[in-house]
Amino acid sequence: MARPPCCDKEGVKKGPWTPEEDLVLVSYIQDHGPGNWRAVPTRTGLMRCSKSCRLRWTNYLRPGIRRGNFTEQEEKLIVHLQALLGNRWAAIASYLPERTDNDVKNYWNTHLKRKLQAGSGDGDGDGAAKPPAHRPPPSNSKGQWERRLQTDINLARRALREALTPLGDLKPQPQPQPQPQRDGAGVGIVGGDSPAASSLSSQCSPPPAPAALGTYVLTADNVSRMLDGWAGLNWKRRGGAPGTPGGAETASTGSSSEVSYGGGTAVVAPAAGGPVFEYETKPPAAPFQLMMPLSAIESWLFDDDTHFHRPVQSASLLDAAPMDYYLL
DNA sequence: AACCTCCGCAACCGCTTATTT
DNA sequence: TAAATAAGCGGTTGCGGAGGT
Repeated sequence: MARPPCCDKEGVKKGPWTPEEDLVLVSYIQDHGPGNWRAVPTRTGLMRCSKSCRLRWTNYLRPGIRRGNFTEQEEKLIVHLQALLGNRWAAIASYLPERTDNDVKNYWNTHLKRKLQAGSGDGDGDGAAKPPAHRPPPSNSKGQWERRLQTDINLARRALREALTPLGDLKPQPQPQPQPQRDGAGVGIVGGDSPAASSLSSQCSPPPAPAALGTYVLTADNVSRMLDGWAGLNWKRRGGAPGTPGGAETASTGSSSEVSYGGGTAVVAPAAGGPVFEYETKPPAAPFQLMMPLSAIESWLFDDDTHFHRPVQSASLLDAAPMDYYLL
């Protein structure tokens, strides 16, 4: 089938986003929620293609994103998941709350891969650099490969469990009650590679304050604060040139997220009144230590076979492995 | 201080998959 | 059922900062 260009090549702006563009996009998403990206450029007047808008939102503007400073546990998790899943960054990122696939991918390419290569002569310290046993051949569609993985989930779980076992004295622990909220209005923005992953990631996060759970409100007040930040003129691109946000660092306080732009801060917070939408499956983060994700995964791993064969109806952690549906 | 090289990351590109008509 | 379209994903690139000489 003929595929039209995703967007007009003429008149489409490229390159770094400006604060103004960010504001326009955030404001639009505040009103309409993420999705229908095709309509975003026309409705907002942004001279960007829909893809660019989506990417900007998912990788940068979306609340709940944490940037930089990967913890050791995150590193290990990425390494092991990469060994298990291959370069399926969206799937891997879905196990890391607050991390985008782009972030994970970049971190892998710039840090972890090199570290692994340095760590062992063959460039394969713990096997992560090898093509994973379950990695689909390029010609396979993702669906096909998912099914393969599903049929082989026992092996996969065992591999992951073994991979994670050396992580230390972490022990399986009871999981918080599952959160029914799963997709929200902003469905499938990030890491939607499998419902499993999304669900697990939500399970992995500390339970936020109920009012904040998956809720994102950008009030007019907040927008003005954001503008204040942008107007500061001292903003840098990761401490550098003006013109682009220095990184919309998000830090959650449990009931709100702060999106920092240089010197300014826009608070993305639940608020009474005003549009509200659930932005996606990854809830805002609590002060981040990545304790829950590992615990959840471990719990899932150690819980192991007891849940096979069981019809999965709830949003429990087991939903994280819809493969269970297919297990014999 | 100037230049060069390396590194990190945001964004783009092209392909695949999912959904709609 | 097929075509058209939208969305998602992963690989790659280019820019700007940091550090070294």
